[in-house]
Amino acid sequence: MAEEKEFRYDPALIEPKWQERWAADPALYAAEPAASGKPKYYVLEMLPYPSGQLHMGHVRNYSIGDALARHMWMRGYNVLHPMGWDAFGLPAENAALKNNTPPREWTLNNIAAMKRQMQRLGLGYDWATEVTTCLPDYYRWNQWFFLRMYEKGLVYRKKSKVNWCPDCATVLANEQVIDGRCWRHEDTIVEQRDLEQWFFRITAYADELLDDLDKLEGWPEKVRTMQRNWIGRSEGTEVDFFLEEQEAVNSEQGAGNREQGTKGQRIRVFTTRVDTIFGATSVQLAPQHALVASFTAADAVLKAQVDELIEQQKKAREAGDLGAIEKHGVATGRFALNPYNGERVPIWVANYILMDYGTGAIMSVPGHDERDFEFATKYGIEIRRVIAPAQPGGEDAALPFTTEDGVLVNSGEYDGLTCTEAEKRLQAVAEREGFGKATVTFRLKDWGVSRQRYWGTPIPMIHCERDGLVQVPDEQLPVLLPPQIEITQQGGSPLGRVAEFVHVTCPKCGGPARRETDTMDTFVDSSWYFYRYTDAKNAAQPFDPARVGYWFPIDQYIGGVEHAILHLIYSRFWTKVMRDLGLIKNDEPVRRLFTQGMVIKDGAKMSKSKGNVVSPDDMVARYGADATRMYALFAAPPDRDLDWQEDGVAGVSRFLGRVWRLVTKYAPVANMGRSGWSQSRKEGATGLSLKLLRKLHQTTAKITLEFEGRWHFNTCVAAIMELVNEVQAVDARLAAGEVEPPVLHELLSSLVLLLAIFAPYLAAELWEELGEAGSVLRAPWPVSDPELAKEDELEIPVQINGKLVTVVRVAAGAAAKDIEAAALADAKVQLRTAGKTVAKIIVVPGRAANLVVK
RNA sequence: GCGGAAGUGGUGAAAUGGCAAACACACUAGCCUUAGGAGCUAGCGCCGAAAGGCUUGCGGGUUCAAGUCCCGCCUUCCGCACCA
Repeated sequence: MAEEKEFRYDPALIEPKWQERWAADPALYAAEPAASGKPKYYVLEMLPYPSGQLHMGHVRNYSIGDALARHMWMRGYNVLHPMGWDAFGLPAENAALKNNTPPREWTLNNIAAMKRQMQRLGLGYDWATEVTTCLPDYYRWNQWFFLRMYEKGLVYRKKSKVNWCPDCATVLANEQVIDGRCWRHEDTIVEQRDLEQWFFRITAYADELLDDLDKLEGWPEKVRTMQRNWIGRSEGTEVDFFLEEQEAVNSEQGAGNREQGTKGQRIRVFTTRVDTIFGATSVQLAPQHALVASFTAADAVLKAQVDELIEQQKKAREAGDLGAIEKHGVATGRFALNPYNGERVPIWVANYILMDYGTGAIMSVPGHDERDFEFATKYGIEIRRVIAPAQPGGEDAALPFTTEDGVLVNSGEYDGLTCTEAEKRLQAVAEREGFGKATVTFRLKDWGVSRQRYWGTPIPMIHCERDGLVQVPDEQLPVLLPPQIEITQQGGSPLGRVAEFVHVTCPKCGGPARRETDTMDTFVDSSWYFYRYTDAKNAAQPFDPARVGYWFPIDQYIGGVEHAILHLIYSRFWTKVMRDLGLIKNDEPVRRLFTQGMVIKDGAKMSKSKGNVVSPDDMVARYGADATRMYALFAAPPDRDLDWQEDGVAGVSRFLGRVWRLVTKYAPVANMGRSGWSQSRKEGATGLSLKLLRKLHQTTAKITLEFEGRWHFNTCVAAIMELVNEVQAVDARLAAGEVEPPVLHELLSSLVLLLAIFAPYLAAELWEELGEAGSVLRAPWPVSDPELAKEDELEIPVQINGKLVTVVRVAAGAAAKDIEAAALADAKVQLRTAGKTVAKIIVVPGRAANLVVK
């Protein structure tokens, strides 16, 4: 019975139909030029890595962004809502090894598959601006930026200890090492290797990256805090302790000795508390400190002890709890001289000193530092008080006394100064005498971008025996990845094995030269992709500055908090570099950032190993895209974790079915009232009509408000459900014609408009059912009329001594005294106040009344 | 250890100092039959026959009024963690 079957909501019929129509109309989601005169709105979701399959985290991320984009379109904004592919990276090479498929082919196939999934979900992207980072028309600009940065001294090459992941067979940035393990291989311990590497000088922007965090008021405080911690700015002083001369040891290797002093070797330490220097009772070196090597060269026993300390650090690093390492140390038998008073203090090597922070050496002040105190107590090193609390009688304050609110004691001529005054004076002396200076240390390190991989952007440099490092000339860009390459597991750069890639003519001298064979970290790609969206086809420059000037900064960026430091700090850096290159005007790329919660199932993050992965394709096949997306928004507020329960998706699907039946049932009647309803609606509407219109306008107001502030879209969906429930509850009266066609029309068409941002397919179908010609997507967002939304009677809770007793009905605008009278007249109130004194009555008009009774 | 977020029915959650549990899920009972992953009606925090009482992790406080604000504690999750 085909006719009957029609009366069932069937997303499998509706959705593909509209998907086809939308695909045939690219202008639907296209951003307009600046000249459109509309206010602009740039909404962006983080681009995915094309693994081949969308997961529920993506579905949630894109459902949030799509609802926002649709809302802004309907509000009359010129919206840029793009999508692209973070398409370089190691998995493509692994897949090549496994399936013998070239990385390019594998990646492009995955992109096609995921794009189909996105289109099936009905996500409204402007595909004309699509960016695919592994294609030459994109990565040539990575190379172009690399060269501009090289010219500005922001790119350099140095041999350094690098993080090496044996599984990736490549180098990792510090940011990609988590608790001593690879960020992609949880079980793989990262090794340290010595390699020539390319670096971006992100530290040149450390101060600005830190300071500008204060401007990012639209960012979660959590993310800003994480970035602050990561940058780790610390003000202090570098001071040289003089190494006591000792004939027995040759002193030619003075690597700890940055400024060759006239009096022999020095040990430079970094401290934030130079005011405590008269309490320094030892100098502690990191086991890897260059000076240590010179001590152990002629002392096998000491060397063994130091190796043991290195081993302890390595183990702690692998265990991921460097902070919990038990402190061990060994005295070297050597001594250093305090530059301020010539005091002779022992030099130790300790496992709690890190070579990669500060200078790899400290002055140990056990009286005023917890860690030094613990160490000194264990090894019997002198603990001396040099700071007393500012208050009189403070000599009794227990050591270690670590606060800076104090005055110096036992510090010679500096006695009596406050810590702050002393620091300034001591720094001035150090600078004058040339044994130290005020300095700022960062935890942030320069960004190592070299990768010994194939599937990445080739670094556009040439090594010439005669001319040294030579830039690839701009007109030779892009340096293309050779298409045919054998991927193997052997170490070293795969590009190095492609002779026709490596052998090149030097652009300067024309002689034979070698191409650089490293490729760039894929975080380079994602550092500026969102600029390219504004001008994705530009073949002459990375983008037209005028377009960027119009669209930037991004109004709303949406993604997972896992990118809080990596991607989001690199992007900020790149923006500042582009600004200093004169390409853009904005200091920051993103005005507002939203970090969504994770999608979990059965209390755990979805993962193959736990077997709790829910496939978006399955959900769409069973319940449709609308129900899947709407559930992703309904089950929890967007910032919280979302527990995926399939029964909940089914529930949303049933709800959409109710909407479908309701609208299709009454559309013919509603359509009769399409025109005659604009002025004096309130006067025209009475009884049931007024009641339903009121609920409609309240719902519209509520949803509009959520988009403007709190973003609790789950309550928006709930509000639409309430509205539908209320209409459905009076189905019999509607059928009896109790509601005038113009009211019915406003009711149903507004319902469809509200639904359009969450369930676009169904909304499009029902919009057509209601006889509307244009796209529901471009229809104006309904406006809530405050007069219509207003209740004319209110229920006021009445409390006695703070306990709810009853509820009284009063007119909406009732004055305090009328509410008071109504409350006192209430039977339950009279019963409870009989024989007692009403001492006080508090009335908050429109809200509550409370009687204080004794 | 430091910093942040959270803790409410059987479950997901709602309540922006003013009726705790909206909206859903699950469940129970009934109806319907086009037997569907459908629809409709009613019930559903706890104790109680009812009247009524109790209830937002625990303990204090502010307030006429606290899930919401303040103080202390507990638990869970996240970030940082010998950073000198």
